[in-house]
Amino acid sequence: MKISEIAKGTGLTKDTVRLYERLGLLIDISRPFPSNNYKDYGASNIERIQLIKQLQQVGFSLYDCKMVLLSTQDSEFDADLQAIMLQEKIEQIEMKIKELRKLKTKLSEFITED
Amino acid sequence: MKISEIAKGTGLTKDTVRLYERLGLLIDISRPFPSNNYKDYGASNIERIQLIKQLQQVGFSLYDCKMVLLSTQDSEFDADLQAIMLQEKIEQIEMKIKELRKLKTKLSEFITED
DNA sequence: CGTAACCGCAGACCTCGGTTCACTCTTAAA
DNA sequence: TTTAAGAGTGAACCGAGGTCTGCGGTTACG
Repeated sequence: MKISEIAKGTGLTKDTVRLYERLGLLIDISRPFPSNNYKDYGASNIERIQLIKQLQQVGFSLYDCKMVLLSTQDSEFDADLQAIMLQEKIEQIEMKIKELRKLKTKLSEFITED
Repeated sequence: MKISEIAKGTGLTKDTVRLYERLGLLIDISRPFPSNNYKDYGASNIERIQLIKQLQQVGFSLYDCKMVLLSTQDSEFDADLQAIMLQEKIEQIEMKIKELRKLKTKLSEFITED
């Protein structure tokens, strides 16, 4: 896929796709044409970016995203280490859910108090 | 309370407390001593900062925090408007909870898949 | 053809949230 | 009394995440 297709398929700008590429968040990028220097972005990057957006939405950094991606799609670490890293993120997610529930209760009280 | 007491009571640095003050996130700050220019920070700011920290943790900006604070402790707007703003934030919180649940499922699948 | 739209790349720029610095003044403790 | 610790202020600085600009090359369409 061309960069513009990735951008279109994710809602990011092309610049942000390139930024994510530089930060090592994307995979499967090749330069298949000898006639030019256009890159080919594997379609799997769309799912990766969607995961990144989900994680960002709830307060995770791009570094966090990178770790999660390494623990899911990629296999640079052994399965045990990946499972540990994932478990850690899952616990962080559970804590955030708890925080959000507390916040919801807190804010709701301010409404009904009126 | 002195700024150092606010800092101690919240875990922020004094500089960050001053930043929040400049950004209009704090209230009830007076300068009660004619002999110096020390400020007195009302104790309610500790709860405000705790709310800010909770909101930040799950991806809300300081601007979001300010809006929430205006809708809870402060009364610069009328109750109806405050309720609307709060309701909006509550809906955002609910969406984040949903996102987090989806994320948790997604990550859990990667663990059990191995 | 031409020319508009696309690509890659480098570097400048921007906002946000926060920290550090330099300076002056005040308080507190030795 | 001297001196360290704490306070206020303004400005510079910082990293994260992203955007914009300018350049040279490529492709695609009228």
